[in-house]
Parts: sequence; C-alpha cells; structure tokens
Amino acid sequence: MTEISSDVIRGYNDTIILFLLKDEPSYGYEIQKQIRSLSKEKYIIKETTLYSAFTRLEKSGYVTSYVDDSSGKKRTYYKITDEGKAYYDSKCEEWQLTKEVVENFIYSKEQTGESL
Amino acid sequence: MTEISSDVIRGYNDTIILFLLKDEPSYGYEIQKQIRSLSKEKYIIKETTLYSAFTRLEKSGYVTSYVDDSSGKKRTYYKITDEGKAYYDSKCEEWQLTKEVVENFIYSKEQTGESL
DNA sequence: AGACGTACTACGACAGACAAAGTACGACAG
DNA sequence: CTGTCGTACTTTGTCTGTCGTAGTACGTCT
Repeated sequence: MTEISSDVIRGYNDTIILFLLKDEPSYGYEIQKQIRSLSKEKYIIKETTLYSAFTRLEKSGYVTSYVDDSSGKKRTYYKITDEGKAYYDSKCEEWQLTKEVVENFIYSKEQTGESL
Repeated sequence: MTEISSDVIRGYNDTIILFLLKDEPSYGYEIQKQIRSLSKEKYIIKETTLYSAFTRLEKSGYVTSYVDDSSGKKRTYYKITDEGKAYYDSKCEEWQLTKEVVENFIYSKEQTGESL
C-alpha cells in the first residue's frame, strides 16, 4: 500500500485545505499540488473532491473567494475567514482526540508512540 | 467538543470492530458497549452503523456469523476470519501512514508528539 | 496545428452514516 | 398482570462526501 484510501482521510479534507489557506489565499490547482508534495505523494486529492470542498467551505463561511487574472490565468482564489480559522483550530483539537480513540483499537508493533 | 464527528472515524469503523473480534467472537450490543467504554465515552457508534458494518464485513469475507441463544437471548455472533485478520493488520499499517499524512496539516501546540 | 499544462465546471453514481421506527422477548417493579 | 426498561436486532429512507467521466477554455511550446 502506497496511497491512502479516501474514506480514511474523509473528514479531514476540509481541514487540510484550511491549513493551506491559513497564511495566504490560494486556488485549486495550487492547493492540489501542495497536498501532493506535502504528503510526499501519499495523498493526491481528486479535482472534484477539492472543488466541491471549496464550495462547501464557502457555503459554511469558512472561506471567501475572489477571481484574479493578473497572472494571465483566470483563477478563483480562496481566503480563509476568522470562522474558518476557528473551525480549523477545533478540527486540530478533534484530531488529537480522534487519534487517541482510534489508537485504542490499533495494534502497533512499537507501543512507544514513535512515528517517523 | 467532547465527542468525535462520524466523518472523522469513518473508514475505521470496520477496523475497530475487527479489533474487538480479534480474540473472540462477539455480537452487536456487546461490541457497541465495548467501543463506548474503550473510548471512554468519546465514541458511541450508532446501531445502524454497527449492524450495516457487520453486513459489509461478512459480505467481504472478513467475518462469519452464527446465531446462539444459549444465553436465553438470541444473538448473532460474529467471528473474524483469516482474511479479516489480514485486513485488520493492513488497516493498522495504513493508520500509521494516515497519521503521518494528516499531521503534516495539523497544528499541535506541542510539536513533541506528546498526547495526553 | 496539435499536444500539453493550467484551471476549472457539470453531472451522475455510489457508499457509508444515521435518523426514525418497529419487532421481539426477558426481567422486574408496582 | 401490566407496563416499563434493557437487550438485540431489522427495515427503510435520506443525506453527505467522494469520485468517475466528460467537457470547456486558454496559454505555451514544438
């Protein structure tokens, strides 16, 4: 196994995207490449998944969008809102909890908690 | 936040159930209670989710079932198969990978990997 | 002129989670 | 002896998120 199944990461796609918008606005194609490289090719988000996530995030008020074509290419940039930041933070907390819960049911060769 | 959202743990429900069947056969109600207590009430699996997982696991050949009413109550017990054990193991490996990937996008107060 | 990379959008299908409701039966209290 | 509670499930239908397929559009490079 070299790739992650989508059902596993489902529920964190929004969080991942918000993380990448945390410091500056960005757009679909760029985000996709960043996820790919930051995960060392382990997770490659599908275009449709990504863009539907943007729609959802905007609808929820976690990002706002604007079009910019000063680069010659027409791009839809997304900017995180304060609500988005708060949501991201809460998801990070939730992740710690999730990790603890899941690991009650996971067998790991080394029970030291060591990872990479 | 005291409970885990379902989308987060989705993709690990099957793994959790297989973990609880690892050593001995069990049945729905018991499994549900075990998940509840092992997760310290943090994760309470819904009945429909649980029973549909059993169906799925059986269809996939990861568990077999039999009815036992020697306790006075008619219960459907599930027993893990060798394929189920192999699947569980692979899911555990996948979990390590998932953890690494997700944590690239998560901010944690202490970057030490310390948890609780 | 055609291929390739960028940057999306639309549509439809599917799987898993779950709410709601119902069934069935034993134990136990009033 | 009746009603409630706990156990142990089943059925049905809905919703959400993922993703396959396909298509659009435009710039660059060959």
